[in-house]
Amino acid sequence: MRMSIKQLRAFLAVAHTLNFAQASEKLNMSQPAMSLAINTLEEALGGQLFTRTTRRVQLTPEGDTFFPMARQLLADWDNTEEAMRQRFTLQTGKVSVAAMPSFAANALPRVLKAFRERYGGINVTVHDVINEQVIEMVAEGRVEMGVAFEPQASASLHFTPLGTDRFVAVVSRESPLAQRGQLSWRELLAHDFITLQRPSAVRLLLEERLNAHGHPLKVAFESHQLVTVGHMVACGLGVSAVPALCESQMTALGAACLPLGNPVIERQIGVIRTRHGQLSAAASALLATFRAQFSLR
Amino acid sequence: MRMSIKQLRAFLAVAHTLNFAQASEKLNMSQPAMSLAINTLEEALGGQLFTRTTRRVQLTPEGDTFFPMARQLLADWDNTEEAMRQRFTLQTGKVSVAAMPSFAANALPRVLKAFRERYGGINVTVHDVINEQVIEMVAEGRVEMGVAFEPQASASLHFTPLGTDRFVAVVSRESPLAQRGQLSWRELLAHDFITLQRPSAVRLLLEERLNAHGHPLKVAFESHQLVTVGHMVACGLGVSAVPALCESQMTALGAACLPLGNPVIERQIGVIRTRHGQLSAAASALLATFRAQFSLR
DNA sequence: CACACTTACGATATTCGTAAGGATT
DNA sequence: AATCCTTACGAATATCGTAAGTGTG
Repeated sequence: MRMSIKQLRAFLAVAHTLNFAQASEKLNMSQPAMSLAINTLEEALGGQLFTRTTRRVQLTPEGDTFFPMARQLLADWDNTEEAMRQRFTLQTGKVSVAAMPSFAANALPRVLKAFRERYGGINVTVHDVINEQVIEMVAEGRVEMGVAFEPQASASLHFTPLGTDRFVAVVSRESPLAQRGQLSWRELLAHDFITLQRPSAVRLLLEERLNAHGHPLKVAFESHQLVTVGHMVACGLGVSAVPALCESQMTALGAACLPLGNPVIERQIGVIRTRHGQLSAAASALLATFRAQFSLR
Repeated sequence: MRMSIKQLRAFLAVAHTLNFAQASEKLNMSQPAMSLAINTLEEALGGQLFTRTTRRVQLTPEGDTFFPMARQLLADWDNTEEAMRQRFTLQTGKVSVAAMPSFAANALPRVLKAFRERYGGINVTVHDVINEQVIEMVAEGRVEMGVAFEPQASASLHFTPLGTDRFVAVVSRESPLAQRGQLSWRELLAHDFITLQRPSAVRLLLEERLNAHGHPLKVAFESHQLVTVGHMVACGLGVSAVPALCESQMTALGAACLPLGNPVIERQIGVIRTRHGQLSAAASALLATFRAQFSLR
C-alpha cells in the first residue's frame, strides 16, 4: 500500500494539533478513521511518525523530518490543481496572436479592450507582422491564431471570416474630391497616386486587381509606412486608396475618405488557425470575442 | 471530487503513449478504468486534457501545460516516499552524538567503524567535548545522545550504562614500577604525579575520591591534554593515573599501564539521552551498536 | 469492417462511522 | 474517573473489470 493524499492531509492535521480528535474534527472525519489513516500511512512509509500514549501525541524524529516534506507536497498539489482550474475558467492563461498591421493598428485594440474587460487575468501577446508572416507564424505554431486576409485553401489551416475589407479612396480635405459622395477608380487614378511599397500585401493586391480591370497602377510616391502615406495625402501631395479598416487612421491624420467603386476591391479578413491543433481555452475565448465584436457591424 | 494519485499516473501514461489501451496496460488496469480515470481527472480540473476521437488521442493546450506539472508532482511524491522509507530502513539518515574526550579518542572509533559497516548511508556527527558539555548538549537537544560518566539522577535525562571505567596507573617503561603486577595508590603517589588541569572531570573525580580515602593529591606537573601527560610519563618525569579507556593511548605514547587499587576508583560510563524526546531510527541503531560492542567485553 | 474509446453493470476492495476496548493521568 | 487512542464490525462508497455500445478511418 502506498501514501494517499488523504493520509497526507491527516498527517498534517495531526502534526499541527498533536491531537487525533481535534485533527479528525478539522477534516470532517471520525476519530477512528483518523487513527486508521495515520496507521496506514506509517505502514506505507515503513515506520512510526508519531509516538502516542493515550495522553500525549508527539512527532518522532522521522515524523519531524516528514512534516515539511508533506506540507510542501500538499501545497504543490493544491497549487497545481488551482492553477489548472483557473486556466480552464479563464481566470488565468495566455494567448499569442498575430495580426497584419492594418488590423493590428485599427480594429484590434477595440477587440482586446473588450477581451480584457471580460478576462482580466489572461495575458495576450500580439505579433504585429505583415500578412504573409501571420500565416507563417500560425502554420509554425508560434501563435495560436492570426488575423489576416483569407489565405488560399489549405489542408492545415482553417479560416474563420470576420468581415470584408473594402478599399476606400483617400484624398486631401482641401481637394474638390473631398466634397464628392463617392469616387470611381478612374477618377481617383487621374491624380498622383501614393501608396505602400512593394512587399506589402495591400500594394500587391491593388496592382493585381487593378490590372485585371484594365487600370494599370502608376505610383507617384511610395512609403513602407501607412502613416506616411496618410500625411502625404493630407498635405495635398496626391491621393491614395486604403483598406476601410484604416479609414479612421487616415481621418485622424487629416485626410478624407470616401467610398470607391468600379471596381469594388475587397477581400475577406478573418481568423486563421491550424486545423488540427486545437485552441486553448483562452484562445477560444479570444476567438469568440472576435466574432462577437464583428457580428455587431 | 478532487485529483488523486492514480489519476495523475493515468494522465502521465496516456500523455506519454497517446493511446488509452497501451497506457492502461502499462499501469496494469483495464482500458475502461483508464477512460474513467481520465474523465474524472478532467472533471476535477474543470476542462479537457485530451481531445480524443476514437482514432486519435491528443493533448489539449491545457493538457500540455499540465504535463510537466503532473510529472513534477509525481516525481516529488515518489521521492518523498522513497526518502522516508530509506530513513526508516536505515539506508539514509543522520545522527549527532557527543562524547567526552577519553571515550571519543579511544573506544568510539571502533564503535563507529562497526556502525558504518552495517549502516553505510547514515551520516554521523561526533562532538568531542568535555563531560559536562556532553550532558548539556543532550539536555538542550543539540545532539540526540551523548557518551559520558553517569550524571546525577535527573527527571529529563536517561542513562544507559555501557561499562565501568577504572583508573589504571601509568608509569615509565624504564621505571621499576613497570615490572610490578599491580600498584596501590599509596605506592603510586610516592612519585611525582602528573595529571590533567582543573576543569577536567577526570581531575576533579580523582581529587574527590582520593580525598575521601585520605590520599590528598599533590600534583607535580599538569597539562590540559592527555597526550602531553602521556609523553611526560614516558620520558620519566613522573607517574599518572588515567581511565582504563585511555590505556591503549598511553601505551602507544610509550608509557606502561598497570592495575591500580586500594582504593579502586571507577565510574559508570554510558549513553545519555533525554527521557521524553525519542530517538530517531538512526540513533536507535547507533545505541544498539554501542550496547553490542560493550556487552562483548 | 476493424479498431479504439465510452458506457453500463455487477463484483470487489477500500474507506468510513458507530460502538466497544484499553491505557494513562 | 475522565480522557484519548485503538480495535472491531457492519455499511456506504469508490473502484475495477467484463461486456456491450458507438464513432471514426
